[in-house]
Amino acid sequence: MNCIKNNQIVELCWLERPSAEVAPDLIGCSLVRQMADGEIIRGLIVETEAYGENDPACHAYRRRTGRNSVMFGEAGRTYVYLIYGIYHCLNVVTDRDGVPSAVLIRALQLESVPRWINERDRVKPSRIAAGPGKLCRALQIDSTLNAQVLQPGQPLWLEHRSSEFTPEIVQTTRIGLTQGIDLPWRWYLGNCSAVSKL
DNA sequence: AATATGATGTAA
DNA sequence: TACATCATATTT
Repeated sequence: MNCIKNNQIVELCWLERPSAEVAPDLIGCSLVRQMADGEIIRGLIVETEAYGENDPACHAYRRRTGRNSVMFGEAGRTYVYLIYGIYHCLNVVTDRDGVPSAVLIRALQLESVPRWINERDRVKPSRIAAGPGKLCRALQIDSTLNAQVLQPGQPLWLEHRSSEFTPEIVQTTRIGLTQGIDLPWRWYLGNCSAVSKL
């Protein structure tokens, strides 16, 4: 069965694969944020990391908890968590029901600067969403958006990259970890100024 | 290069 | 109770 329809919306079953397969496929796709008032902010996904089963860096490695429970569910929901008590991080839940796994969205290239971002913050537009905490701040994503289904009409959804767009994808090890540091599960768009680190 | 920030989970 | 954490801005 072909899960992808003629439109460009990401069907949830497209995410029903191991996170390390989905993460590079998400590079070049768009993340769409719709605010309560209908305003839409779109960003190109330029950096991702995979987290999965038997992965010591995954929040679900030990056991199911209140925070990580959505990762055990079906693909296509958000997993938003608070890190260091300050920043939020956005993940896309992947793989089959019962398999805890997700893709961390680490950086976006925004199509437009949200009106609530101060011009005088003097940050280059390409750096506004260059990092998992920064992109959540830029798109006003917090824990109230946890466990939401990624489909149009919801606060967040995904759109496929166009078929002629074949991004140059670089694969490296993940960032900020003390465990699972050798797994090459980070991907980013080559020659892109909006990634968190080169 | 070091530090402050602080919710949540894990270890003690 | 104490400590580490999928990060970032600010200060040394």
